[in-house]
Order: sequence, then C-alpha cells, then structure tokens
Amino acid sequence: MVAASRLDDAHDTGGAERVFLALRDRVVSGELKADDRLPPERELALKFNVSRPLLREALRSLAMLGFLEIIQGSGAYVRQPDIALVSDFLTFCMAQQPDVLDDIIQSRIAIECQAIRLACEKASEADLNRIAASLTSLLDTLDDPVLGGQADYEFHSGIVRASHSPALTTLYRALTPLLMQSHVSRRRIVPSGIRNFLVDAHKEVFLSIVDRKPDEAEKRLREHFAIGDEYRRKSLIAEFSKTSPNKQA
Amino acid sequence: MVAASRLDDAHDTGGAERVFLALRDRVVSGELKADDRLPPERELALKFNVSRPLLREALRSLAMLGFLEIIQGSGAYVRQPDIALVSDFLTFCMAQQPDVLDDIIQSRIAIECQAIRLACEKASEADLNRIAASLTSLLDTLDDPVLGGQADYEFHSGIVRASHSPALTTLYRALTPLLMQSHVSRRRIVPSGIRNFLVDAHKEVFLSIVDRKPDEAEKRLREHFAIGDEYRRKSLIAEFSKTSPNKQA
DNA sequence: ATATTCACATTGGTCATACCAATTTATCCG
DNA sequence: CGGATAAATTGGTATGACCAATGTGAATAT
Repeated sequence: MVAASRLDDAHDTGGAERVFLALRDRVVSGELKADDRLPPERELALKFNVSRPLLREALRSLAMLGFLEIIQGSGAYVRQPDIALVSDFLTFCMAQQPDVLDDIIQSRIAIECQAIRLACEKASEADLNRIAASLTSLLDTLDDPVLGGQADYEFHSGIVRASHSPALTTLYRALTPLLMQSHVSRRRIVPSGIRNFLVDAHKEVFLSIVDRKPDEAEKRLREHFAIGDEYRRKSLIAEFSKTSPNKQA
Repeated sequence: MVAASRLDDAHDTGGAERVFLALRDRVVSGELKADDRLPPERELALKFNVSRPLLREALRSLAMLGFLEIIQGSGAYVRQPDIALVSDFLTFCMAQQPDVLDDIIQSRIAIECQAIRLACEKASEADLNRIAASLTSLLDTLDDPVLGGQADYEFHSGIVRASHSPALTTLYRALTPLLMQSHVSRRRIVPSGIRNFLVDAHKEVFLSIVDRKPDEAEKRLREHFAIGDEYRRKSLIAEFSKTSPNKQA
C-alpha cells in the first residue's frame, strides 16, 4: 500500500522493511482486522527472525501510518487509518507547490458540481432535510462569521453527502482542512448588500436539488462560486486601493 | 502534518515520537530542505537524548512516510514525499468501504469536468498540441487494448494538465492508480461499431477546448463518460445473460 | 459470596554495547 | 595525476538488560 511503487517489488529490502511490508499486507488483505491484537513484540521478533529493535522499527512505522495503535503494557492493536492522515499528507504535498491555496478551490468546485448532479438523482428525504436545516441556520447566523461559516460548510458538505458517493465524500473530507485554511484568509463579514443575495443563491441551489434538475443545479452552484470569487476580487481590489491609493501609478 | 490530530498536542508522547515530530516539523517548516543530509544517527541520538534504537524508530518512520531516504553507509537524506503515497493511502482508505471501485469514476468525472472548463480558458498552444497528439495515437492504437488505454489516459490527463490547476492535477495523479485498478476489470477490445463513435467523441471534446467553449466542452465530456458507462452496463448485461442464461429466473 | 486490594506476570519503552555491511574518504603506489 | 587499496564513517542488526504501564489472579476484608 504505502510507498508501493518503491516497495512492492521483490527487492530484498532490509529486515525492518520486510516485516513492515508483511504486516501491512496482512492488514490491507483483511487477514488482520481492526481491533485485532498483535502477538507480543518478542514473539513477533522470533517469528520474523529479527531482533526486537528491528521489529519495533517496523511496528512504530505502522503506528505512525495509523495502521497500529501501540499501548504500553497492553499490546499493539490493528486500527483503520483515518482520512485525516490523507488530508494532512495531501496538504503537505500541495503546500510544496506555490499558490495552491488559491487553487484548491478548483478541487472543491469540481467535487461539489459533480456531487450536486448525483444528489439530484439520489438525495433522500433525510438528505434534503439536512440541507434545509443548514440553510435555516445559515439564515440565523448571518451576523456571526464563525457560525455562519460553519453553516455554510454544512450546507455544501450536505450536498456532497447527498450524492451518496463514497469517493466524492472521502475526497471532500480530505480536502476540507485545506479549504478551511484557504478560507481563513478571506472570510470576513458579509456586507448587508450582498447578504440576501447570498442566501438566495443557496436557496436556489437547494431548490434545484429538490426539483431534481442536475443541469440547473450545477449551473446555479457554479454561479454561486463565481459570485463568491468576484466578490473576493472586488474586496481585494478595494482593500488594495485603500492601503495604497496611487502607488506605482 | 501526519497524524496531526493525535500527535500535535503537547501530550508528552514517547521519546521516539518526540524525535519523529521534531524532525517532521523541521521538514514541513522548510528548515530541512530536500536533499539535505541529516547528521549521523549516533550524533542525532545524542542531540535528542535518546538511544540509537529509539532514534532509528523515528528515522525509519519518517522514511516510510517518504520524508527521508536512508542509504546505508552514506546517511539519511531529506526527500519530498511523493503523491504516490497519498494515492496508496487513499486507495487503502477507500478500499475499506465497499463498492468504491465502481464509484471512483465519479471523482474522475468531477475533476475532468472542472479541468476542461479551466482548460478552455487557460490551455496553451503546447497543451493543445499535446492533446492533439494523444488523439492521433488514440486513432493509431485502436486495436491494441494496452496502448489504446494508454493513449486514452494521455488524452484525459492532458486535459487536466491543460487546466493549469496544480490542485486538480495533483488530485488526478493521486487518483490515477485507483482508476487504473477499476479499469482493469472492464477494459476490453472496443467493438468496431463503437470505435469511430468513441474517436469522434474525443475529437468533439478536443474541438470544444480549441474553440474555448467551456459549457460545450463539459457537456460533451459528460456525454463521453455517460456513453462509456452505458456501454459498460450493456456489455456487463450481455456477459451475464451469456454465462447464466436463466439462473434464478 | 462478593468486592477490594495487592503482588506477580505480561508487554511495551528505553538503553548500552558490540559487531556487520556498505559507502565514503584518505592514502599510497604506479 | 589517476587508479587501487586501506581506513574511517555511517547505517544495519543483534543481544541483553532494566524500567514502566497494564493485565491477571490470588489473598484478604467486608
């Protein structure tokens, strides 16, 4: 699984890596299920013909990847890695490239636009109720940037959830931390002029889902994103021309 | 970064984990850049006040995550983790859920449909040439399932690349292995009747990009996917009714 | 008989040391 | 000056010991 490209080959890797791969494969193959307890270190070391320090290097590595939880005095237990790990890693990989933070929104648009189409087909009554609820709390928290942002997130993630696509949902969850990070820099109080406009946009998007009209839903969602983008530009320009009226001009 | 949720806290974690976090943070903060060489293990162990085995647990863990490459006799070198790791991990996380393989295509559609819109805005001449080239080789390799599949992949990844969106590109690369895996089961010789139809679909998609028409491009791309999906269903049904004519009926 | 407590066994956590293997570096010889 | 060889450097592995947290069961008190 991990580092498969480098490690999967029959390359006679070192002892620790051999153990690491063996145990990892037992996990991915399902031979070792969640909450299973591994044999004691000393025993495992014998079984793999390695010393205990070496075995521990392997165990610790698996633990760092989230495959294991090691509890002193008790044992090593198989765990299912959390998506958060993928998130963190993705965050790091993307952070290596410049200007990704402004670009990450594209991934969000991509996922949500596909999700909303599926949602039009598959959304259950419960899904719709959930989205409607977030719409209500969106209305109630217009003045609170924190709660408002949360309501906004719940609305959008509700759409993704309503797609009933595990892949899209997983991806979205993996991206959420990055999105949050990119939002921090630009979240501010919504001007009263824009407010109702924003709420209406959400409402329209929601109604399109209720009406089961994929094309319309995606179109409205795209407009919603575009407007947000435009608003962001304007406020940026406004701020710029305020702080430096005629610099370099 | 990794396992941040569990580890970031000031929790007095064990020695190995302490070293792991310290070194990891030096990497993510940029203090340790790629290709930097770490001090010898014995030296580091002293600096962190841990024994060498413990230090090695930390180093090995970092190596497994791709942050380090350890070369016997030479030293430990800082490396930038490859997206492939994210891929592998994502693969595992998704594999835990049932029926993801059939669902992963939704992520692909999501990314490509957004990418093609951006491509309509941003595609350079070089991008278009590259896509055109893959279109040509697609035409030349219609009879070869392997080469044909490769040409197909190059066409689609060419679109993503033409979006000039690092986020979408990174995500697409992360998903590629999973997509490959899900394709294996359904890739087969394209029937001669469908062939020209398939090529024409690619051509139309391409031309929409050349014409810089996002809506049209996305629409055609969606149709392309839908047709592929329909074809897949039909061949599945055909095969089923062949192998078990009237079972359970 | 049950609940509490305490001692012992189990198991992970850490350390120190020694030696092997691969690489790198310095040295020596041609 | 350059290549070959030896020495130093550095990671790879093993052994054994001891500490700390946990789990278990027996002894005890209620």
